[in-house]
Amino acid sequence: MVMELSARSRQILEAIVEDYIATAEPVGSSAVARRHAMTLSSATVRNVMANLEEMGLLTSPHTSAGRIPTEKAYRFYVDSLVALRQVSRDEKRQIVSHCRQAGIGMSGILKETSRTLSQLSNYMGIVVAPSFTADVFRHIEFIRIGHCKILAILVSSKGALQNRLIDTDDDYASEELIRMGNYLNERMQGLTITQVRELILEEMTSEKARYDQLLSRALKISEQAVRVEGDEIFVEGQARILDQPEFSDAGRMKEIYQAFEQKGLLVQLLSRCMTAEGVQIYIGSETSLSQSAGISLITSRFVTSSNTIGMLGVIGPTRMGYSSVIPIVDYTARMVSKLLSEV
Amino acid sequence: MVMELSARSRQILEAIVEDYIATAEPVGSSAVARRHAMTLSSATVRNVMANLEEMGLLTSPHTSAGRIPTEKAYRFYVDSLVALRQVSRDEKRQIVSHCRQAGIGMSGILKETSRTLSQLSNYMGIVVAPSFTADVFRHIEFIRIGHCKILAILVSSKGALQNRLIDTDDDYASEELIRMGNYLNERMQGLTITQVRELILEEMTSEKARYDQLLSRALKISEQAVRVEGDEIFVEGQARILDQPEFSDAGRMKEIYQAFEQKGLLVQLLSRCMTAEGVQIYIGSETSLSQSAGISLITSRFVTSSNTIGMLGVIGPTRMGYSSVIPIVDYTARMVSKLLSEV
DNA sequence: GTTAGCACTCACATCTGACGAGTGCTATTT
DNA sequence: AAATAGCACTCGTCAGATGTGAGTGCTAAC
Repeated sequence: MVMELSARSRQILEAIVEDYIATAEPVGSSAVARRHAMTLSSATVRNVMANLEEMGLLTSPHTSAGRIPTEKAYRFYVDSLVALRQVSRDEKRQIVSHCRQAGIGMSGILKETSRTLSQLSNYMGIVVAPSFTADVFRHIEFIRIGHCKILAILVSSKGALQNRLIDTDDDYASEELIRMGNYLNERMQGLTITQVRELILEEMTSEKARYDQLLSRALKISEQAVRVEGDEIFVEGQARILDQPEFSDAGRMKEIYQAFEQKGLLVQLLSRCMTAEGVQIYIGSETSLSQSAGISLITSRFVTSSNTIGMLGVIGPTRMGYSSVIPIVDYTARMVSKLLSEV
Repeated sequence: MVMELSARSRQILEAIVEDYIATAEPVGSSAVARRHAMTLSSATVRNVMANLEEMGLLTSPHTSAGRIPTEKAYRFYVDSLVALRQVSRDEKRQIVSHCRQAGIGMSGILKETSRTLSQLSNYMGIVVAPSFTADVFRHIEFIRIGHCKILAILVSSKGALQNRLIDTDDDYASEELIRMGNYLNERMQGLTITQVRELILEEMTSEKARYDQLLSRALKISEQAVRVEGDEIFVEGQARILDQPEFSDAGRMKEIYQAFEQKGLLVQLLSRCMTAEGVQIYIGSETSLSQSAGISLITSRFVTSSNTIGMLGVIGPTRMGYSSVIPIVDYTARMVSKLLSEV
C-alpha cells in the first residue's frame, strides 16, 4: 500500500513507533516534541498525530493517554521507515562461536542457534530443521550388517540422506536385499518421499502383497526405512516473553504458551515462509495465529549442503526491536547456511 | 519422622490438606467442620488446628485467614494419610493407546508419554530417555558402506546399541576398519562409555598419535562413534502450570520457566531418582531446585529391553493432586517399561 | 473434653477526591 | 495558511478513608 505522507509525518510516526518500542507506554505529543528535539511544538505534533490516527496508523487507548501504533503502522515502519542497525562485531562473534562449539550434528548446531537467537534478540528463538519429506526420492539401498539387522539408506534427489537401522524378524540374504532395493528404486522413481511412503502403505494392504510373501516382507522393511521422524524444531527462550510488559498478565500469557505448545502450529506457520528468500516479517494478525494478538515473527530460511531448506527466526511482541532483530536474523541465517554447507 | 497424632488430628489434617489441594484457598475451622460432616464444632477444630500449627504442620498467611499446610504436612500426608485412587479404566486406556499410536521409535513413544502424563494429571509431564553413557563398553564395530562412508555400531554391556553414520575425509579399506575395531575392543574393555570417550580424547593429543598416522585417524573416527547425543528429554504441558492460581502472578512464573529452560537442571534432578525403584516423591524444597518454592515432583523409573533406565514423572505445585497423580505415574512407568521391552 | 460466645485482627473491596498527563479546540501569531 | 499558545475538559491512577466479613484466640459455661 502506498502511503502519501509528508516527510514530517513520517518522521513523527517513526519517532512514535520507536518510542513505543522502547517504553511500551502510549506516547504523547509533548514526548515526541521533546525527545526528538524537533523544532515543533507539541500542539503541532498533536495535529499531525490526529491525522495519523485518522489514517489508521495510531490509536489511543483512551482519551487522555498518548497514542500507540497500530499493526498498520508497524508494517509501514518496517517497510519504509526503519533504519536497520548493523550487526555488531560482538554479536557476529557470538553467532559464529556458539554454532561452532555445538560440535558436529546438525541438531546440535540448530539447537544452539535457537538459543543464540533468543539471547541476542531477547525474544524467543526458533529454528525448524530441514525436512526432506517433500524431496523427490532418488535411491534406496539395504545393507545386511548382522543377524536380523539391516541398514537402510535413503537418498533424496537433492542429495540429502537418511539412514536407519532395522531389526527384522527373519534373517535376509544380501541378494534378497539387493533385489528388494532394485524393485523399489524402479517403482518409486519421480515420487516425493511422502508419496513413496503412501504408496508402500497402500501396497501392503493390496491383494498381491497378501499372496506374495517376498513382496510383503520387502514392503514391511521399506516402510520402516522411509518413515521420517517428525520435523525437528527448536524453541528457546520462552521465558523471555515474560519480560515483555504487555504479556505480564497471566491470562494473556497462558494463551500464548498454549498456542506454542502445539509445535505443529509453529511448523505450519514457518513452513509458509519457506518459499521466499530473505528475511520475512509477519506482524500481529499477519501471523494468522489465532491467539496472535500482539505477536510478531521475523524469519529467514537457511540451506544445507544438500540443498534442503530450514527456517529460523525470532518470535516477539509486535512491539519488537525490528531495527536490531532483522539484521540479526538475516546474518544468522547466512552463517548457518554457510556452516552447514561446510559440513 | 514418626508423628504421634491422635486419629482425630490426622483426620483433620487430611481434611485440611485435601481441601487446600482442591481450592488453593486457606481453609478455616468452620470449613473443616462443615464440609467433613464431623461431629465436631468449629471451636474444637480450632483447638486441634492450633496444635497442628505448633507442630509445624500448618501456617496461617495472616491472623484472620484460614490455615495452609506446610511442606512437612504434605510429606506426612503423602507418607501416611493419602488414600490412593485407582487408575480408572479410561485412564489406562489413554495411557496405553497413546503409547501405541506413537509408532515405533523410542523417541516417539516417550514424547507421547510425556504428553499423556500431562493430560491425565493436568500438570507438567516429563520424560527422560535412558542414556547409556554410564553403561560399560562392550563392543564397537566399523563397517564400510560406501565411498568415505562408515557405519559405526557401539554396543554396551547391557545390550543397548547406538549406530552412527560417519563421513570421513579419506576412504578406508574394510581390513583397516576391522583392525581399528579390534584395537579399540581390546583397549577399552571394562570402561564405561563416558570413560571410553575421555580416553580417546586424551590419546588424540598424545605423543604417540602425533606420529602414528594410522592411530590418529582411527581415533578421530572412534571419537565420532562414541559421541553420545545429549540426554533426550521431553517436557509437555508447560502451559498447564499457568492454571495453578499460586503461579498466576507473572514474577513467580517467570522464575519457574527460567528454571525449566535449563533442561540440564531437570536432567540432574531426575537422574538423582534413578537409583531407587518405585514412585519417588519430592516436595517443595526436597526437589532442591533453588527456585523450587511450591514445586513438587512425582517420578518413577522405567526400563527398556536392554535394561537401560529412564525416568518419567509429573511436575506440579506442592498443592498437587497426589492421590490421583501418584497412581498414574506408577501405572505409566509400568506400561512404558512393558511396551519398551516388547520392542 | 467440648462448645458457645465474643472481642479482635486484618485482608479486601469500595469509595472518594486530588492530581496530572494528554487531548481538542480556538484565538493568535508569523 | 501554517504554526503555536492558551485553556477547558477528559479520564486513568494513586492515596487515603471506610466498611465488611472471614477467621482467629480466649474464656466461661456445659
